[in-house]
Amino acid sequence: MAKRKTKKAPRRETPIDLDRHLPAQLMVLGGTIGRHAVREGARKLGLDLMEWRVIQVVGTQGRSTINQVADRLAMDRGGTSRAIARLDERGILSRTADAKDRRRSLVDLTPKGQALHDDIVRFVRAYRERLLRRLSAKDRDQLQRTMTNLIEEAGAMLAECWSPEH
Amino acid sequence: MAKRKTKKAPRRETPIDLDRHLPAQLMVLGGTIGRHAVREGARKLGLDLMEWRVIQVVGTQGRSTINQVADRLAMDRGGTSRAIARLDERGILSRTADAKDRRRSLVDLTPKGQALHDDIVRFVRAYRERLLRRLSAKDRDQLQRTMTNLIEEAGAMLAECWSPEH
DNA sequence: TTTCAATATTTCATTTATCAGATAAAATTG
DNA sequence: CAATTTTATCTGATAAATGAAATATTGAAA
Repeated sequence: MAKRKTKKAPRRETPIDLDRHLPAQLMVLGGTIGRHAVREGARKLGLDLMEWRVIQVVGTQGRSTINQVADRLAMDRGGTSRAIARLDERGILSRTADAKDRRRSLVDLTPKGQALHDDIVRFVRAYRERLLRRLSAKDRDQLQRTMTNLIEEAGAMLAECWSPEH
Repeated sequence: MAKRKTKKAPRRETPIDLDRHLPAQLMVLGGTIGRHAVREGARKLGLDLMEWRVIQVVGTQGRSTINQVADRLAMDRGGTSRAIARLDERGILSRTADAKDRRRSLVDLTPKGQALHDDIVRFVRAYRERLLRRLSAKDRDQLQRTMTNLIEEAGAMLAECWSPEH
């Protein structure tokens, strides 16, 4: 006989209700918001999503290293590096070598970049309003606080799974 | 004179606190969860993220058309079509032409696919637990309800911006 | 029925994202 | 101080996501 059929009864796992499964909800909504940002926002300013994010981060945090930029929004470092190179070429930001640590380069927005940042901020504020308009102020607050916790937790999980193997 | 400098005072927009800005938070967390799913889950089963999602949807909803699969998790239809073609070739799911409407093909999991689905469900349950372990049951409930509302809202926004132009 | 618009799926071209080195400058250790 | 490790950045190959046709089929309207 080729195989026992009685062994290891493959008892079905009860499926997941994807509409009420938080990780799925977060992936779906995060992805949708990203697509919105590209199609309605970034593209109209001649930017891709990575560039759009870089400008936001530098506009918000001020002079930053490339790693600081990448880490703030959990972006790939290689990609961030390239996005910054493009924005530099286009005169949207400037890079200065750090005298204290010559591995680093420090990134600032040029006036052109600041103008773009202002456009982005306006878009982003309006967008948030549109997205959240149905929620009470209380719900928004609660949601935002919970998200802060979860992001921290996700960071810890990434750290965990990088110590054993990587 | 080249340009007036007094006109159009470029008053700085006050920057955004990205750590407390919900759209940014959602993008960051959604992206991180997706990367987790790929690195810790899908890849170990020989799947990419699109395939992983397809199996979840079909495992949960049962026999579905390709559009139903794509729509449930807001995936690209082209990508979904290809993912399904690959899974079909590998014997993970099967496709049947719909007799009532020959444009459609109906997708089911094979036993091999059901086994994969079970693995995915186990991973996903454990992952959610790990991610949410610090939240009270009340917070989880609240969060999940709020997310349901927001996803609906995001759908409405997508619909809006598709009627005028597209 | 013929024609036209809508739907489901597929395919293709292109852009983005991701990962794994490579390089170079600190920081640390013996 | 030499040797080693860590950190910051960059680059290139590869994989994945996206958007715009192309195809086939259905349903509706004239």
